[in-house]
Amino acid sequence: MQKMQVLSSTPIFSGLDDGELADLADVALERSFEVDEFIFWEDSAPEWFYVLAEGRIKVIKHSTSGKDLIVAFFNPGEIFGAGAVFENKPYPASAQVVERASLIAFKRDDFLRFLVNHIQVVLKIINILSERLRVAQGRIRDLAGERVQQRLVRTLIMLTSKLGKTLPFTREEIADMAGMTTETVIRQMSNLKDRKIISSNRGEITILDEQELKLLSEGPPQV
Amino acid sequence: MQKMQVLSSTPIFSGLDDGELADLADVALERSFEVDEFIFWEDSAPEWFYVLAEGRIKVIKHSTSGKDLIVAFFNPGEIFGAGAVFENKPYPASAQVVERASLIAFKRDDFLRFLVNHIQVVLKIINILSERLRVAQGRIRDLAGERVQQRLVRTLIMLTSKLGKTLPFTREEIADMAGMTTETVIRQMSNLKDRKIISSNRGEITILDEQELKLLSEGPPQV
DNA sequence: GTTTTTTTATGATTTAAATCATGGTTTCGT
DNA sequence: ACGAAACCATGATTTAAATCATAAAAAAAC
Repeated sequence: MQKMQVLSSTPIFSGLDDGELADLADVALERSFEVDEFIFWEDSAPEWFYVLAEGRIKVIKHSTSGKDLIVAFFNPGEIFGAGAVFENKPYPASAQVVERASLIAFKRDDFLRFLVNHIQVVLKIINILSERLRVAQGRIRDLAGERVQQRLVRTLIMLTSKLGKTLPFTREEIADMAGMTTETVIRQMSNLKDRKIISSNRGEITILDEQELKLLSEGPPQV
Repeated sequence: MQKMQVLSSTPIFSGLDDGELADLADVALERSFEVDEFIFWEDSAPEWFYVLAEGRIKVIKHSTSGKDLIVAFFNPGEIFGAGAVFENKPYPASAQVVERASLIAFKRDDFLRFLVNHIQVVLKIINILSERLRVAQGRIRDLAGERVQQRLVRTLIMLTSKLGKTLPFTREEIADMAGMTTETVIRQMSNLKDRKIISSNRGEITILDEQELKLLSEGPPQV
């Protein structure tokens, strides 16, 4: 059965034996979404916990002022919706498909029932949440204190660490991630291009000098 | 034994029976810290997991540019250090005492050993981490998009929800939490005082009109 | 194959908030 | 009790980034 194949290659379920995987597969649903479709909306009820099998999705937090912020990108093997499902509180953000996605979905109750008997999985989830909290707090500091160049550079580094040196994003998307305007991103990126730190085509950014990028992300550039 | 008394009244350990509490108490240490002392520093090894028994502590993220940011405040009954202990990665922030604090401390290994046999406790920790992640993502959006007045107002609301209507903070501390300068906080607070939304003494802020504060936090004030 | 939309680009202007500066109180340390 | 430090306040100036405006090239739509 294909669901089992996907589940067994998902990090949080690695270590489960065939019987356990079969139990999981029993309560798992496969769902597919097209590009730009929303998997769930911010503030809706946390009915499902998801594992991304194929494709890519982004997580967006809407704001009253209309400027949405991309808070995360997920790749195959990653989970989302866990926090909301545990807390039984509305999803804290929306999930939207970037590349045609196929997901494994678990009904909240089914998943919680499975977890109480599988502490290794729970411990893995704690690890994932801890890591996300760590990243989130880092971003809080960056957004609160740093200048746009540093914010942009850190965003690029964060993305590179997840996706490699070629980033499939427009300047507008980067702006939504770094919390700045598109024009400012364009200007800053032009500067980085002039300095041969990045190169870019339409909708694609390539990191040329990661070393230099990391330098910029740390030290104040004027020193 | 006093440790057991404290442990039994800690939310994450509620529901444990006396035997389990005794097991926990066996591996727990009591530690006290004076005002301004650091319990741990950002980037140091995660040796301890803490439960705050008495006092108050703040969690600070240092930044290369010198502008530190207060990412959280903890009250008695709250836990901290959990993420770092689980991940076995350096503490992501520093913890500093605000009011003389007494803590229950667990050695990393002892605590993890206890957890693998107590899934209810693990599930409670997941809830706490999920909630913190939710709050952190909210702050990310606020810091990225909103104007200082809205950032300040949301910071005050967040603090009020944890501490009540009287907040024991200086304008400088508020500035470090909201990611703005002290002068800007002073000006904004003077404005809020003029409008009878808050009142304040030295080092103390009182919320007078929570309704109005919430209004400011949502709608753009110029509409 | 032409029109429309999206993406990148760049210049001019405005503005919110930081920075710089100074002063008055209150609290703390000794 | 006294001076030093911390806290609150306000004014003047600067500046980083947003906003407004325009345009060219690439891609998508028809």
